Amino acid sequence: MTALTEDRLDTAFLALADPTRRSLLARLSVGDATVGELAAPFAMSVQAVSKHLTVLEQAGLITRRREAQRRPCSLNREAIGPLVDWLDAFRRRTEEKFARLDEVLARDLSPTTPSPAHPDREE
Amino acid sequence: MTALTEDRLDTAFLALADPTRRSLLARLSVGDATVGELAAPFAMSVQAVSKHLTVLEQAGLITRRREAQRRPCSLNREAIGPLVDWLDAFRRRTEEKFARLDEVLARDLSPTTPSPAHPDREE
DNA sequence: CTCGTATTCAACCGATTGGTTGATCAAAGG
DNA sequence: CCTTTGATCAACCAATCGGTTGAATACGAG
Repeated sequence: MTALTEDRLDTAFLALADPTRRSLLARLSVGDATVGELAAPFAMSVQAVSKHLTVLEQAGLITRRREAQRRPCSLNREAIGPLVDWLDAFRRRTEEKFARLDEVLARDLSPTTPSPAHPDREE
Repeated sequence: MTALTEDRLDTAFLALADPTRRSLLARLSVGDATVGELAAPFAMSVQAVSKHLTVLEQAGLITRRREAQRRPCSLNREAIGPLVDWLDAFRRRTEEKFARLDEVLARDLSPTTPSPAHPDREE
């Protein structure tokens, strides 16, 4: 299920790395909208917004369907989860690492002491 | 703290949007390393890796200190949290929206139901 | 002082990005 | 039919990206 390959991470994070695109996502989180509606608040051409939407679409974050001559976009909300999961897993991994390191340090630095287990941490 | 401005989101997500950089972060999550050590596994010049490290540093994801002629890098693990939070908050917002929409739909499609009185809210 | 090691700085290069404008396509409305 | 509306396609542009090589810097060891 959406295996979240390296390549998908690339495109997804790249898509999120632009304020215009994040703004578009925020707008879409409220509900579907056409390209024109999405472009209206921005001081840039409709074509530029359309390009941003293409980036978001290729990142799997939105989908565009056809409706008469309009092109309504909708948020692909199930695409966000895996990203959170990836980042969160990464964070947890680093924290686990530090927890283990703390153990080692505590044991290592006070061989005689019963080791109150908290040398001190984070700034 | 680390107010996580739009600009910080830009640089942070951009930093994460590259497989080499994610790989560097993964390596650093295991422990500090010098530029040379970090560059060794990659089929690219040390200079290129150094540039990637600069990107990561400016994104606030790592810090480089000086140690003789070496430049050990360490992961800035407290920088990850806010990113997870941002993404997770976004996800939660979209899901809430959908939950509310579900309510509306449920109420709308079954007019006989007592309709638990939800006038609708914000936006 | 000189040499080797670790790293960055500087210039360059091709590909991509984020924007523009103008033309084109598709559908609805006179 | 022709015109308007909504959106994309195509070409172009400057700026940035990800990489290269070569020179400069900083430090430790002879």
